[in-house]
Amino acid sequence: MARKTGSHSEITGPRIRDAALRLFARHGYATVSMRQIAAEVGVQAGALYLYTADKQALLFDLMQDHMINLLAAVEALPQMPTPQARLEQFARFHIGYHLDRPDAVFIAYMELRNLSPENFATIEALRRRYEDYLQTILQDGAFALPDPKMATLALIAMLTGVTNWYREGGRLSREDVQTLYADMALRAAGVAGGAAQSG
Amino acid sequence: MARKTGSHSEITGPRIRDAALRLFARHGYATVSMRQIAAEVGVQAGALYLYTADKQALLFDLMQDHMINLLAAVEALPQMPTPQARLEQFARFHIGYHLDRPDAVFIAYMELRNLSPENFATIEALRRRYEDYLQTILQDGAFALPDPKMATLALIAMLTGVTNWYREGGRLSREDVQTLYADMALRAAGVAGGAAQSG
DNA sequence: GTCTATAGTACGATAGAC
DNA sequence: GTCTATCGTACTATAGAC
Repeated sequence: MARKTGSHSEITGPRIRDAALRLFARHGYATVSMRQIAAEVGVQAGALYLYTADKQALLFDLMQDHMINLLAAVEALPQMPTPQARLEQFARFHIGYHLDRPDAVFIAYMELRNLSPENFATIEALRRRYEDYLQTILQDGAFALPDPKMATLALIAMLTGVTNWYREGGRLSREDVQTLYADMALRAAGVAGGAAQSG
Repeated sequence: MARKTGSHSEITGPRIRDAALRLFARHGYATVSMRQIAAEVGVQAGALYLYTADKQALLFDLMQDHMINLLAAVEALPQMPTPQARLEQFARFHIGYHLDRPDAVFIAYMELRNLSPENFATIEALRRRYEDYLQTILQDGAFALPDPKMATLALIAMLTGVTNWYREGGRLSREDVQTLYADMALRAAGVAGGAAQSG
Protein backbone atom coordinates (compact mmCIF):
# COMPACT_ATOMS: atom_id res chain seq x y z
CA MET A 1 0.00 0.00 0.00
CA ALA A 2 1.04 3.55 -0.63
CA ARG A 3 3.79 2.34 -2.95
CA LYS A 4 4.50 5.24 -5.22
CA THR A 5 5.91 3.84 -8.42
CA GLY A 6 6.63 0.56 -10.13
CA SER A 7 5.20 -1.77 -12.76
CA HIS A 8 1.92 -3.43 -11.86
CA SER A 9 -0.02 -3.64 -15.08
CA GLU A 10 -1.09 -7.25 -14.52
CA ILE A 11 -2.39 -6.44 -11.07
CA THR A 12 -3.68 -2.90 -11.23
CA GLY A 13 -6.13 -3.55 -14.05
CA PRO A 14 -8.12 -6.20 -12.17
CA ARG A 15 -7.96 -4.21 -8.99
CA ILE A 16 -9.48 -1.23 -10.76
CA ARG A 17 -12.29 -3.40 -12.03
CA ASP A 18 -12.88 -4.92 -8.61
CA ALA A 19 -13.01 -1.51 -7.00
CA ALA A 20 -15.33 -0.16 -9.68
CA LEU A 21 -17.62 -3.17 -9.33
CA ARG A 22 -17.90 -2.72 -5.59
CA LEU A 23 -18.30 1.05 -5.70
CA PHE A 24 -20.79 1.08 -8.58
CA ALA A 25 -22.89 -1.54 -6.81
CA ARG A 26 -22.80 0.31 -3.52
CA HIS A 27 -23.31 3.89 -4.63
CA GLY A 28 -24.34 3.80 -8.27
CA TYR A 29 -22.37 4.49 -11.43
CA ALA A 30 -23.37 8.12 -11.71
CA THR A 31 -22.45 8.88 -8.11
CA VAL A 32 -19.03 7.27 -8.11
CA SER A 33 -16.14 9.38 -9.39
CA MET A 34 -13.00 8.20 -11.06
CA ARG A 35 -11.12 9.74 -8.15
CA GLN A 36 -12.98 7.48 -5.72
CA ILE A 37 -12.11 4.40 -7.74
CA ALA A 38 -8.47 5.46 -7.93
CA ALA A 39 -8.35 6.08 -4.19
CA GLU A 40 -9.77 2.62 -3.52
CA VAL A 41 -7.06 1.06 -5.65
CA GLY A 42 -4.34 3.28 -4.25
CA VAL A 43 -3.38 5.14 -7.42
CA GLN A 44 -4.07 8.59 -8.75
CA ALA A 45 -7.05 9.26 -10.98
CA GLY A 46 -4.96 9.76 -14.08
CA ALA A 47 -3.51 6.27 -13.81
CA LEU A 48 -6.93 4.72 -14.41
CA TYR A 49 -6.82 5.83 -18.02
CA LEU A 50 -4.00 3.41 -18.70
CA TYR A 51 -6.51 0.60 -18.17
CA THR A 52 -9.78 1.96 -19.44
CA ALA A 53 -10.71 4.34 -22.22
CA ASP A 54 -13.18 6.16 -20.00
CA LYS A 55 -15.71 5.67 -17.24
CA GLN A 56 -18.35 4.35 -19.61
CA ALA A 57 -16.03 1.61 -20.88
CA LEU A 58 -15.40 0.56 -17.30
CA LEU A 59 -19.11 0.07 -16.69
CA PHE A 60 -19.68 -1.66 -19.99
CA ASP A 61 -16.83 -4.12 -19.49
CA LEU A 62 -18.10 -5.08 -16.06
CA MET A 63 -21.60 -5.72 -17.36
CA GLN A 64 -20.51 -7.52 -20.48
CA ASP A 65 -18.17 -9.83 -18.57
CA HIS A 66 -20.92 -10.63 -16.12
CA MET A 67 -23.42 -11.50 -18.82
CA ILE A 68 -20.94 -13.56 -20.82
CA ASN A 69 -19.93 -15.52 -17.75
CA LEU A 70 -23.56 -16.04 -16.78
CA LEU A 71 -24.41 -17.35 -20.22
CA ALA A 72 -21.41 -19.65 -20.32
CA ALA A 73 -22.34 -21.04 -16.92
CA VAL A 74 -25.98 -21.72 -17.72
CA GLU A 75 -25.12 -23.29 -21.05
CA ALA A 76 -22.62 -25.58 -19.34
CA LEU A 77 -25.26 -27.09 -17.06
CA PRO A 78 -25.63 -30.86 -17.46
CA GLN A 79 -28.66 -31.86 -19.50
CA MET A 80 -31.58 -33.03 -17.40
CA PRO A 81 -34.09 -35.68 -18.43
CA THR A 82 -37.43 -33.97 -17.74
CA PRO A 83 -38.83 -30.47 -18.16
CA GLN A 84 -39.49 -30.31 -14.44
CA ALA A 85 -35.91 -31.27 -13.64
CA ARG A 86 -34.66 -28.67 -16.10
CA LEU A 87 -36.73 -25.93 -14.51
CA GLU A 88 -35.66 -26.90 -11.03
CA GLN A 89 -32.04 -26.97 -12.14
CA PHE A 90 -32.38 -23.55 -13.69
CA ALA A 91 -33.99 -22.06 -10.59
CA ARG A 92 -31.27 -23.44 -8.32
CA PHE A 93 -28.57 -22.34 -10.71
CA HIS A 94 -29.95 -18.84 -11.11
CA ILE A 95 -30.23 -18.27 -7.38
CA GLY A 96 -26.86 -19.77 -6.57
CA TYR A 97 -25.07 -17.87 -9.29
CA HIS A 98 -26.69 -14.59 -8.36
CA LEU A 99 -26.12 -14.99 -4.64
CA ASP A 100 -22.43 -15.54 -5.38
CA ARG A 101 -22.11 -12.26 -7.31
CA PRO A 102 -24.36 -9.72 -5.66
CA ASP A 103 -22.41 -6.73 -6.91
CA ALA A 104 -22.27 -7.78 -10.55
CA VAL A 105 -25.95 -8.71 -10.48
CA PHE A 106 -26.93 -5.42 -8.93
CA ILE A 107 -25.04 -3.48 -11.55
CA ALA A 108 -26.39 -5.57 -14.39
CA TYR A 109 -29.96 -4.75 -13.38
CA MET A 110 -29.58 -1.19 -12.11
CA GLU A 111 -27.12 0.50 -14.41
CA LEU A 112 -28.63 -0.36 -17.77
CA ARG A 113 -29.79 3.19 -18.25
CA ASN A 114 -26.30 4.53 -17.76
CA LEU A 115 -25.00 2.62 -20.75
CA SER A 116 -24.53 4.38 -24.05
CA PRO A 117 -27.13 3.29 -26.63
CA GLU A 118 -24.73 0.97 -28.46
CA ASN A 119 -23.48 -0.60 -25.25
CA PHE A 120 -27.05 -1.00 -24.05
CA ALA A 121 -27.97 -2.89 -27.19
CA THR A 122 -25.07 -5.29 -26.69
CA ILE A 123 -25.99 -6.04 -23.08
CA GLU A 124 -29.66 -6.40 -23.90
CA ALA A 125 -28.85 -8.99 -26.56
CA LEU A 126 -26.92 -11.03 -24.01
CA ARG A 127 -29.72 -10.77 -21.50
CA ARG A 128 -32.20 -11.85 -24.12
CA ARG A 129 -30.11 -14.95 -24.78
CA TYR A 130 -30.23 -15.82 -21.11
CA GLU A 131 -33.99 -15.38 -21.01
CA ASP A 132 -34.30 -17.58 -24.07
CA TYR A 133 -32.61 -20.37 -22.18
CA LEU A 134 -35.41 -20.41 -19.61
CA GLN A 135 -38.10 -19.78 -22.20
CA THR A 136 -37.02 -22.89 -24.08
CA ILE A 137 -37.50 -24.91 -20.91
CA LEU A 138 -40.93 -23.43 -20.25
CA GLN A 139 -42.15 -23.96 -23.80
CA ASP A 140 -42.25 -27.69 -23.20
CA GLY A 141 -45.81 -28.99 -23.22
CA ALA A 142 -45.39 -30.39 -19.74
CA PHE A 143 -46.08 -26.95 -18.32
CA ALA A 144 -49.02 -25.91 -20.48
CA LEU A 145 -48.34 -22.25 -19.80
CA PRO A 146 -50.61 -19.91 -21.76
CA ASP A 147 -47.71 -17.52 -22.37
CA PRO A 148 -44.20 -18.96 -21.91
CA LYS A 149 -42.51 -15.68 -22.77
CA MET A 150 -44.35 -13.83 -20.05
CA ALA A 151 -43.85 -16.67 -17.61
CA THR A 152 -40.13 -16.53 -18.33
CA LEU A 153 -39.95 -12.87 -17.37
CA ALA A 154 -42.12 -13.43 -14.31
CA LEU A 155 -40.00 -16.30 -13.04
CA ILE A 156 -36.70 -14.55 -13.65
CA ALA A 157 -37.96 -11.49 -11.79
CA MET A 158 -39.06 -13.69 -8.88
CA LEU A 159 -35.77 -15.59 -8.71
CA THR A 160 -33.60 -12.52 -9.09
CA GLY A 161 -35.52 -10.80 -6.31
CA VAL A 162 -33.77 -13.03 -3.81
CA THR A 163 -30.70 -10.82 -4.10
CA ASN A 164 -32.70 -7.95 -2.59
CA TRP A 165 -33.09 -9.54 0.79
CA TYR A 166 -30.87 -12.62 1.22
CA ARG A 167 -28.02 -12.15 3.67
CA GLU A 168 -25.38 -14.72 4.49
CA GLY A 169 -25.84 -16.12 7.98
CA GLY A 170 -29.52 -15.20 8.12
CA ARG A 171 -32.49 -17.28 9.09
CA LEU A 172 -32.51 -19.28 5.87
CA SER A 173 -29.53 -21.06 4.39
CA ARG A 174 -28.61 -20.81 0.78
CA GLU A 175 -29.90 -24.32 0.24
CA ASP A 176 -33.17 -23.47 1.97
CA VAL A 177 -33.68 -20.53 -0.30
CA GLN A 178 -32.82 -22.48 -3.43
CA THR A 179 -35.28 -25.20 -2.48
CA LEU A 180 -38.10 -22.84 -1.54
CA TYR A 181 -37.73 -20.72 -4.65
CA ALA A 182 -37.40 -23.74 -6.92
CA ASP A 183 -40.61 -25.12 -5.44
CA MET A 184 -42.42 -21.86 -6.02
CA ALA A 185 -41.13 -21.70 -9.57
CA LEU A 186 -42.26 -25.24 -10.28
CA ARG A 187 -45.68 -24.59 -8.86
CA ALA A 188 -46.01 -21.27 -10.67
CA ALA A 189 -45.17 -23.06 -13.90
CA GLY A 190 -47.95 -25.49 -13.25
CA VAL A 191 -46.17 -28.55 -11.96
CA ALA A 192 -48.15 -30.32 -9.31
CA GLY A 193 -45.44 -31.79 -7.10
CA GLY A 194 -42.45 -29.59 -6.35
CA ALA A 195 -39.05 -31.00 -5.43
CA ALA A 196 -39.56 -30.98 -1.68
CA GLN A 197 -42.59 -29.59 0.05
CA SER A 198 -40.58 -29.03 3.24
CA GLY A 199 -42.51 -30.70 6.01
CA MET B 1 -44.69 29.18 -21.84
CA ALA B 2 -41.68 31.42 -21.58
CA ARG B 3 -43.59 33.74 -19.30
CA LYS B 4 -40.99 35.59 -17.34
CA THR B 5 -42.56 36.66 -14.08
CA GLY B 6 -45.75 36.32 -12.11
CA SER B 7 -47.25 34.37 -9.25
CA HIS B 8 -47.66 30.66 -9.84
CA SER B 9 -46.94 29.05 -6.53
CA GLU B 10 -49.93 26.70 -6.71
CA ILE B 11 -48.96 25.49 -10.14
CA THR B 12 -45.19 25.57 -10.25
CA GLY B 13 -44.72 23.29 -7.25
CA PRO B 14 -46.60 20.35 -8.75
CA ARG B 15 -45.01 20.93 -12.13
CA ILE B 16 -41.58 20.73 -10.55
CA ARG B 17 -42.49 17.45 -8.93
CA ASP B 18 -43.92 16.08 -12.15
CA ALA B 19 -40.81 17.02 -14.07
CA ALA B 20 -38.52 15.59 -11.41
CA LEU B 21 -40.52 12.34 -11.35
CA ARG B 22 -40.25 11.92 -15.08
CA LEU B 23 -36.59 12.90 -15.31
CA PHE B 24 -35.47 10.85 -12.30
CA ALA B 25 -37.24 7.81 -13.71
CA ARG B 26 -35.79 8.28 -17.14
CA HIS B 27 -32.20 9.18 -16.35
CA GLY B 28 -31.66 8.51 -12.67
CA TYR B 29 -31.53 10.84 -9.70
CA ALA B 30 -27.77 11.24 -9.70
CA THR B 31 -27.63 12.05 -13.40
CA VAL B 32 -30.40 14.65 -13.46
CA SER B 33 -29.40 18.19 -12.56
CA MET B 34 -31.52 20.85 -10.95
CA ARG B 35 -30.98 22.86 -14.12
CA GLN B 36 -32.59 20.11 -16.20
CA ILE B 37 -35.61 20.02 -13.93
CA ALA B 38 -35.91 23.80 -14.03
CA ALA B 39 -35.64 23.82 -17.83
CA GLU B 40 -38.39 21.22 -18.09
CA VAL B 41 -40.67 23.37 -15.97
CA GLY B 42 -39.67 26.58 -17.70
CA VAL B 43 -38.05 28.39 -14.78
CA GLN B 44 -34.49 29.06 -13.75
CA ALA B 45 -32.67 26.69 -11.43
CA GLY B 46 -32.71 29.09 -8.50
CA ALA B 47 -36.51 29.22 -8.53
CA LEU B 48 -36.71 25.52 -7.60
CA TYR B 49 -35.47 26.30 -4.13
CA LEU B 50 -38.70 28.14 -3.37
CA TYR B 51 -40.44 24.77 -3.51
CA THR B 52 -37.93 22.30 -2.19
CA ALA B 53 -35.18 22.52 0.40
CA ASP B 54 -32.74 20.70 -1.86
CA LYS B 55 -32.49 17.94 -4.43
CA GLN B 56 -32.61 15.22 -1.77
CA ALA B 57 -35.90 16.52 -0.40
CA LEU B 58 -37.35 16.42 -3.90
CA LEU B 59 -36.49 12.74 -4.25
CA PHE B 60 -37.68 11.87 -0.78
CA ASP B 61 -41.03 13.62 -1.19
CA LEU B 62 -41.68 11.78 -4.44
CA MET B 63 -40.92 8.42 -2.90
CA GLN B 64 -42.79 9.07 0.30
CA ASP B 65 -45.91 10.25 -1.51
CA HIS B 66 -45.80 7.18 -3.72
CA MET B 67 -45.53 4.79 -0.80
CA ILE B 68 -48.23 6.53 1.22
CA ASN B 69 -50.63 6.51 -1.71
CA LEU B 70 -49.85 2.86 -2.41
CA LEU B 71 -50.52 1.90 1.19
CA ALA B 72 -53.75 3.88 1.31
CA ALA B 73 -54.91 2.21 -1.89
CA VAL B 74 -54.17 -1.34 -0.80
CA GLU B 75 -55.73 -0.81 2.59
CA ALA B 76 -58.87 0.55 0.94
CA LEU B 77 -59.47 -2.66 -1.03
CA PRO B 78 -62.80 -4.32 -0.27
CA GLN B 79 -62.53 -7.30 2.05
CA MET B 80 -62.67 -10.63 0.22
CA PRO B 81 -64.16 -13.83 1.65
CA THR B 82 -61.38 -16.38 1.01
CA PRO B 83 -57.58 -16.38 1.18
CA GLN B 84 -57.44 -17.27 -2.49
CA ALA B 85 -59.68 -14.37 -3.41
CA ARG B 86 -57.57 -12.05 -1.27
CA LEU B 87 -54.36 -13.12 -2.98
CA GLU B 88 -55.87 -12.79 -6.42
CA GLN B 89 -57.21 -9.35 -5.53
CA PHE B 90 -53.80 -8.29 -4.27
CA ALA B 91 -52.02 -9.54 -7.39
CA ARG B 92 -54.42 -7.72 -9.68
CA PHE B 93 -54.24 -4.59 -7.59
CA HIS B 94 -50.46 -4.59 -7.41
CA ILE B 95 -50.07 -4.97 -11.15
CA GLY B 96 -52.74 -2.44 -12.03
CA TYR B 97 -51.46 0.14 -9.60
CA HIS B 98 -47.87 -0.28 -10.72
CA LEU B 99 -48.68 -0.21 -14.43
CA ASP B 100 -50.50 3.08 -13.86
CA ARG B 101 -47.46 4.73 -12.27
CA PRO B 102 -44.37 3.40 -14.00
CA ASP B 103 -42.23 6.41 -13.16
CA ALA B 104 -43.02 6.47 -9.45
CA VAL B 105 -42.54 2.72 -9.21
CA PHE B 106 -39.24 2.84 -11.00
CA ILE B 107 -37.95 5.53 -8.68
CA ALA B 108 -39.22 3.77 -5.58
CA TYR B 109 -37.21 0.66 -6.45
CA MET B 110 -34.13 2.17 -8.08
CA GLU B 111 -33.33 5.25 -6.09
CA LEU B 112 -33.36 3.85 -2.58
CA ARG B 113 -29.60 4.08 -2.37
CA ASN B 114 -29.66 7.77 -3.17
CA LEU B 115 -31.72 8.54 -0.09
CA SER B 116 -30.04 9.90 3.00
CA PRO B 117 -29.95 7.33 5.82
CA GLU B 118 -32.86 8.90 7.70
CA ASN B 119 -34.98 9.21 4.58
CA PHE B 120 -34.13 5.64 3.64
CA ALA B 121 -35.35 4.39 7.00
CA THR B 122 -38.66 6.19 6.54
CA ILE B 123 -39.26 4.74 3.08
CA GLU B 124 -38.21 1.27 4.16
CA ALA B 125 -40.72 1.34 6.99
CA LEU B 126 -43.49 2.17 4.53
CA ARG B 127 -42.40 -0.56 2.18
CA ARG B 128 -42.34 -3.02 5.02
CA ARG B 129 -45.94 -2.12 5.84
CA TYR B 130 -46.92 -2.87 2.26
CA GLU B 131 -45.16 -6.22 2.36
CA ASP B 132 -46.91 -7.01 5.61
CA TYR B 133 -50.23 -6.62 3.89
CA LEU B 134 -49.40 -9.47 1.51
CA GLN B 135 -47.68 -11.49 4.19
CA THR B 136 -50.85 -11.44 6.28
CA ILE B 137 -52.74 -12.91 3.34
CA LEU B 138 -50.15 -15.62 2.77
CA GLN B 139 -49.98 -16.61 6.41
CA ASP B 140 -53.43 -18.11 6.15
CA GLY B 141 -53.35 -21.87 6.51
CA ALA B 142 -55.03 -22.29 3.15
CA PHE B 143 -51.67 -21.82 1.47
CA ALA B 144 -49.49 -24.00 3.70
CA LEU B 145 -46.37 -22.11 2.67
CA PRO B 146 -43.25 -23.21 4.53
CA ASP B 147 -42.05 -19.60 4.76
CA PRO B 148 -44.69 -16.91 4.21
CA LYS B 149 -42.22 -14.06 4.66
CA MET B 150 -39.99 -15.35 1.89
CA ALA B 151 -42.98 -16.13 -0.30
CA THR B 152 -44.14 -12.56 0.17
CA LEU B 153 -40.89 -11.16 -1.12
CA ALA B 154 -40.79 -13.65 -3.98
CA LEU B 155 -44.31 -12.83 -5.12
CA ILE B 156 -43.86 -9.08 -4.87
CA ALA B 157 -40.67 -9.33 -6.92
CA MET B 158 -42.48 -11.38 -9.53
CA LEU B 159 -45.46 -9.04 -9.74
CA THR B 160 -43.38 -5.88 -9.77
CA GLY B 161 -41.26 -7.29 -12.58
CA VAL B 162 -44.12 -6.69 -14.97
CA THR B 163 -43.17 -3.03 -15.07
CA ASN B 164 -39.87 -3.99 -16.71
CA TRP B 165 -41.43 -5.21 -19.91
CA TYR B 166 -45.10 -4.30 -20.18
CA ARG B 167 -45.89 -1.73 -22.85
CA GLU B 168 -49.30 -0.28 -23.59
CA GLY B 169 -50.63 -1.51 -26.89
CA GLY B 170 -48.45 -4.60 -26.89
CA ARG B 171 -49.36 -8.20 -27.48
CA LEU B 172 -50.99 -8.65 -24.09
CA SER B 173 -53.64 -6.38 -22.65
CA ARG B 174 -53.52 -5.12 -19.13
CA GLU B 175 -56.29 -7.52 -18.19
CA ASP B 176 -54.42 -10.41 -19.79
CA VAL B 177 -51.34 -9.62 -17.77
CA GLN B 178 -53.27 -9.25 -14.54
CA THR B 179 -54.96 -12.58 -15.10
CA LEU B 180 -51.81 -14.46 -16.07
CA TYR B 181 -49.78 -13.07 -13.19
CA ALA B 182 -52.56 -13.63 -10.69
CA ASP B 183 -52.77 -17.24 -11.82
CA MET B 184 -49.04 -17.72 -11.43
CA ALA B 185 -49.13 -16.13 -8.00
CA LEU B 186 -51.97 -18.38 -6.89
CA ARG B 187 -50.21 -21.48 -8.15
CA ALA B 188 -46.88 -20.42 -6.65
CA ALA B 189 -48.65 -19.97 -3.32
CA GLY B 190 -49.92 -23.50 -3.56
CA VAL B 191 -53.51 -23.07 -4.65
CA ALA B 192 -54.57 -25.84 -6.95
CA GLY B 193 -57.08 -24.05 -9.18
CA GLY B 194 -56.15 -20.53 -10.29
CA ALA B 195 -58.74 -17.93 -11.27
CA ALA B 196 -58.78 -18.82 -14.95
CA GLN B 197 -56.49 -21.33 -16.56
CA SER B 198 -56.89 -19.58 -19.92
CA GLY B 199 -57.84 -22.34 -22.31
C1' DG C 1 -42.06 34.54 -7.57
C1' DT C 2 -38.69 34.59 -10.81
C1' DC C 3 -34.68 36.35 -12.61
C1' DT C 4 -29.39 36.93 -13.30
C1' DA C 5 -25.12 36.13 -11.47
C1' DT C 6 -21.95 33.73 -8.92
C1' DA C 7 -19.60 31.46 -5.00
C1' DG C 8 -17.65 27.20 -4.04
C1' DT C 9 -16.87 22.71 -5.26
C1' DA C 10 -16.35 18.57 -7.90
C1' DC C 11 -15.97 16.23 -12.05
C1' DG C 12 -13.76 13.63 -16.42
C1' DA C 13 -9.96 13.56 -18.87
C1' DT C 14 -5.21 14.96 -20.46
C1' DA C 15 -0.16 16.62 -20.44
C1' DG C 16 4.22 16.07 -19.06
C1' DA C 17 7.70 15.05 -15.25
C1' DC C 18 9.96 11.09 -13.24
C1' DG D 1 3.40 2.84 -14.78
C1' DT D 2 2.40 6.28 -11.76
C1' DC D 3 2.79 10.78 -10.37
C1' DT D 4 1.48 15.95 -10.02
C1' DA D 5 -0.85 19.55 -12.01
C1' DT D 6 -4.34 21.41 -14.57
C1' DC D 7 -7.80 22.48 -18.36
C1' DG D 8 -12.42 22.99 -19.24
C1' DT D 9 -16.73 22.05 -17.69
C1' DA D 10 -20.69 21.14 -14.78
C1' DC D 11 -22.87 21.00 -10.57
C1' DT D 12 -25.73 22.54 -6.06
C1' DA D 13 -27.08 26.17 -3.71
C1' DT D 14 -27.34 31.07 -2.51
C1' DA D 15 -27.47 36.38 -2.93
C1' DG D 16 -29.58 40.18 -4.53
C1' DA D 17 -32.06 42.79 -8.41
C1' DC D 18 -36.71 43.39 -10.13
